[in-house]
Amino acid sequence: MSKKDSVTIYDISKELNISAATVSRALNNNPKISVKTRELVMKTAKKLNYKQNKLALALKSGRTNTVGVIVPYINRNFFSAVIDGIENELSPHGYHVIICQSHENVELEANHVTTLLNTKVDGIFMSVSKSTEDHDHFQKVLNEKVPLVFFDRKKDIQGVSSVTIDDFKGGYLATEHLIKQGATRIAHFSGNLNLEIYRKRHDGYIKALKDYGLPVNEKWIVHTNSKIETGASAVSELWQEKTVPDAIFSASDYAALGAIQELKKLNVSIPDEVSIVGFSNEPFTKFMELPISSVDQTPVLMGQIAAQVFLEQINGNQSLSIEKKVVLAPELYIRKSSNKEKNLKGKPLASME
Amino acid sequence: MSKKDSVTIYDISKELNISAATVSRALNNNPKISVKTRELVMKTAKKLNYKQNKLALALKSGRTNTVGVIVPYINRNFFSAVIDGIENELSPHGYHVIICQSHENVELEANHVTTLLNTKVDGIFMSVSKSTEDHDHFQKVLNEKVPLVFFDRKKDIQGVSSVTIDDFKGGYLATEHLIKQGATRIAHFSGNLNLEIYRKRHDGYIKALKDYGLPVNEKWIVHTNSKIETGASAVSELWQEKTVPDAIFSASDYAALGAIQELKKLNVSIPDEVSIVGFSNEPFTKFMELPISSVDQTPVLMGQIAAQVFLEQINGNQSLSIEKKVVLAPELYIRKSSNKEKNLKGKPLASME
DNA sequence: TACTTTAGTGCAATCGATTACAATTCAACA
DNA sequence: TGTTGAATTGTAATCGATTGCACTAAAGTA
Repeated sequence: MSKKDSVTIYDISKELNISAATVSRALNNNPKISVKTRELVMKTAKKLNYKQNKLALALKSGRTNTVGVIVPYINRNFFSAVIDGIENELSPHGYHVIICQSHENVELEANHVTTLLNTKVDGIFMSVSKSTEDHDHFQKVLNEKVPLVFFDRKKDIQGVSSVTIDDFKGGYLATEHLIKQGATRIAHFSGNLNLEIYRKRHDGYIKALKDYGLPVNEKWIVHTNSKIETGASAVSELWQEKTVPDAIFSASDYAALGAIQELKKLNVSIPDEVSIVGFSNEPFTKFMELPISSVDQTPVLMGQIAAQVFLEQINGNQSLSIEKKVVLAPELYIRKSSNKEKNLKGKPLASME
Repeated sequence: MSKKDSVTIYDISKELNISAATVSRALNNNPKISVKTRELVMKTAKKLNYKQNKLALALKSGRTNTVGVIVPYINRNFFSAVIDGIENELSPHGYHVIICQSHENVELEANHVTTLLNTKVDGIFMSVSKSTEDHDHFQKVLNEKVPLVFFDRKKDIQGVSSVTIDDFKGGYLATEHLIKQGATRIAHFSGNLNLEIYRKRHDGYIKALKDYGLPVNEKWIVHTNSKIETGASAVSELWQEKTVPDAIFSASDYAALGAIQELKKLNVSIPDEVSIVGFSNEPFTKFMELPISSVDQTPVLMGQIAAQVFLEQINGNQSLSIEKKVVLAPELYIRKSSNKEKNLKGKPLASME
């Protein structure tokens, strides 16, 4: 009703007494149209303030130039940084990015997938929620032949590309760094081991210990989540024992922060008595008075790469379903919390190639 | 080409030997359709795995159930929190949210507006970029009769609703708090005074000083931006004078952090010699060893309210262009950096009604 | 029995742009 | 002058769903 005012190619065709087809071709620089007509059309289009209706185009072409991104929470540094990367990479190619939050809830996640498919997005990016076990909704995407790209948190599904970081290396790097700082009793604050990312960080930690001939002490592998409190309580429990760790590799920066706060209460000096490395390189880690060492996940790059993988898939031969698995190298940022030689400024000092 | 597989109402109509019109009506629970037919259609739709093509619907109805959000950077706590609020409020109503980044660039901003209009979004939310002086692209939105809602950073344009916080009150609250802590020489680190938000914070600061009979010292009003370094250098300059401030109200948390870092170098004790309050309540402020007092902008709420304003506008009488200006109350979080009685935990202790 | 309702469906236009195929124009050439 | 072919332009179908209007058949009324 209220949209009657928008100008269409028919308005232009009436104005010039030519057919809408000619107008369409002229606007699309079809070489079959004479220069004279083309210019006339262009001029008139400008005069009438014509804007191509992308909806009609999308219906006809089957491409919306829109992609969907599903993340647990957009309001989380890591995820918003990935979205940043995706948006910046895709925007110049004329794509719009629709964002959806799953709140770590499979059902919401599946709903979002459905509605995104109904709106005919050209691709879907997602980091699966923690509670996701079911693969039905992923299969739906594949059935519709819509490219699906996982980032960070993936599921192994045939035909689905993914971009992740090498969490194993991240865990290894962090642990190795602590060992090289002289630590021999390294505790690990782990996340939910059902999630691949946390399992791999854990495995990297174990591998480093073994490579350097250090024993694995199960008591020092504590399950925490990404909350400050869990890191603090983990420390207060560990420090009731006779033998205490001389380093902590935490799979979460928040748990690392909690650990630091608790250790200060216990008058344990950092990094001299205990060195600490976190994971994710959350912005706050470098702002602290005692800046926290952390493994960076290069989220912006991850988003960019994910976008590139999508573009390849879209532009490549549709028929063969490409399945690309990109694994990015994490970067360890060494800061005061684990650096006994106090001359470093938090630049990436190590990264395995 | 590859989309040949998707099921349409025509497939259902063929299957049942009825017309597509009947199928459409049945699916929409049109009472004119007999119960028998309706059930048959529903059953067949399910059997064939029919999904309504939102694109066709959008073209016909003129509504896409999609809104656009334009922010300077999505990867900024404040903005991603606002988007969180918008998404959570609108998602249950069936809306999708497209995000665009302006990178504080007017031209990019205007481009995004254009492409959003071309994709026929049902509404646009935006926080204008710093460099925006031009109002042409806003006018375009209004011409298309698409609801436009500004949040946080607004421009005064007739017919445009906005949701902001009372920056004046924020500045006043922060300054008043510092005064009540005993400060008499309060410096202000201001942002770009061309932006309304910074001007108002500044004005609130001035008003508080005057209300409490304190002199305004122009030398203590320093222009910084949201960078740590500018806060640090502001301090190092101010501290070269004979008389130094005994408190700082910074319009940016980052500048406040820089100030704190610099003051520590100068061995100035906080909050005893100098009290500090920042603005935005960035996550890091509460994680510091010396947690920083800050004015919270309630970004999630801001997003929710903005979404509600949009919904009212959409559902209300289209013909009269409602123009709603919502101003939210900021909340001062008092933390150690400005609290000389050391028994507070960072809960909102003050908020003007 | 003849006529009026009314419930239930179908026809065809519409939203705006694209495009295969047909039709027209016009210059070049025999 | 008639023919051919290239250059332009027009016609109409298509993408998928909705909806005003017309139509059929069954039920109700006189």
